[in-house]
Amino acid sequence: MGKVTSKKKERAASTSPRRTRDTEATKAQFLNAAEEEFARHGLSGTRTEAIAAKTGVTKAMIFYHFGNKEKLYRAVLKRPCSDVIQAFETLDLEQQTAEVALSRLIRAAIEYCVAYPHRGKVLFHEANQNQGRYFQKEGGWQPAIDYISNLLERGVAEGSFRPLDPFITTAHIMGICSFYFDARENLKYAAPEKDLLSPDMVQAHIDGAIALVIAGVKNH
Amino acid sequence: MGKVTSKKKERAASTSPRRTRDTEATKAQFLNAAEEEFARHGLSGTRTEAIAAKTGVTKAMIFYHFGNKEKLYRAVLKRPCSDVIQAFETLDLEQQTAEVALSRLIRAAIEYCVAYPHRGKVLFHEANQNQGRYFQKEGGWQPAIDYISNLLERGVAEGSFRPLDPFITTAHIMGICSFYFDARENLKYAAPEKDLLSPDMVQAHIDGAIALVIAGVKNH
DNA sequence: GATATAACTAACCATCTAGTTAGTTTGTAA
DNA sequence: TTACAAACTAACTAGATGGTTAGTTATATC
Repeated sequence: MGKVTSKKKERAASTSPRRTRDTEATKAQFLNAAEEEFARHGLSGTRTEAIAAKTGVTKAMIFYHFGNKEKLYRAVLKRPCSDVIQAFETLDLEQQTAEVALSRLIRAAIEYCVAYPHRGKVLFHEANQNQGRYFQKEGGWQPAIDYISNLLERGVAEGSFRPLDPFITTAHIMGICSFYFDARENLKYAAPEKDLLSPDMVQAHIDGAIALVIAGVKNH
Repeated sequence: MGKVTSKKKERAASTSPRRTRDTEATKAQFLNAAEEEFARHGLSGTRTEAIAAKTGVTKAMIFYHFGNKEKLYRAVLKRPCSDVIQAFETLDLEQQTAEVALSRLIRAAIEYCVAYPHRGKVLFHEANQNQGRYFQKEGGWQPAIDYISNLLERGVAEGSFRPLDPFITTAHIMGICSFYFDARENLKYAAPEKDLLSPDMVQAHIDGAIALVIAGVKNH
């Protein structure tokens, strides 16, 4: 039976086109595609078929490589926390004054949002849909919050920052950095002529955030 | 046929227990229950059955009263924008200095988040899942953003605020006010001893937000 | 008290979705 | 070249989900 399948499957790869059978590459493609879908729809709202469609591999491979949808979700949640701490730690903030350190941290945090635009949204869904349970299992925001809080406390102790509540101020700083991106699709209608992701606008966001926070916490 | 239905249906009403057949009351119950469900799961992720379960009325009544899931969603989106502007307008901000006006506006915005804890989350889903299309149709954030931007510009013109980008600073202020609530379920693990919704903590959030923003925009 | 009708229910249908299974292809190593 | 295991596909299942429909009950009005 000379059955010849001339079907040339089109592949809509999200990262890079598939060439060979490669476990690690396939898993990475699933993680990236899943991050995008979970960012839009959260755990329960995401369809595994939609993830598969972005990778050029069939849905069955999600279960082959990750077991089930929930385990894939948890694998996605593993990445954001460690990455952001790593970004902070390359900045040598301990060597700087609290003011300079805080400026650099804010710039790094916003640049992280630009580099990984889906992660903040995934975590938002996680908070709402699942009360942050899965994220907590993967470490949660604890390290990032501690990192910023400690920096603020150092500034207060040194006298360069005014007295402030470190936890609440940390939450405020996180809100300043991430709201711009997480609410972007709603904000864009209020400034239709601006491209919120253009380098110029991102730079204005960074400059504005640093100016607001530094003036806001400084001991005048 | 003396068929007697002794079934005494239990009703899990979200707002108030159902007593009689009342169109407006039923619609309001659906809107409140839907706001809660859409806040957790967004438009596509929400199950109409889950909304119905919260009201004590059957799912079919959603379609009877609203037509379909999308129309119910749009009815939910009608409420937030007009309500927040109304809250601002009762404050007589034009009569105050820009600094006092901004303080009062921040307090009102945060109190609005407390009074309607689901609305910020619904709008977040709307931004991510639907690129803000439905919200835009119902007016979007335009009025709120204009309101805050104008206030900031007045402060700059009067010389009490430093030069700043009104749009970006508005986004930063919105982030400061709402992130605390929208990310609450993720934040709570970093401060397990605190109840983020307790009056004391909310007051600390208000005080911290006002202190940060006012110091951050003031002309020193 | 009769009755018209708006508000409501239970049961249903077509479609969709997480997860499974049986079988096929491909890289690799002897 | 062959043999084998890992990577992969197509087709499937059981259960869920948006929406419909035929029929039931409460209420306002006369």
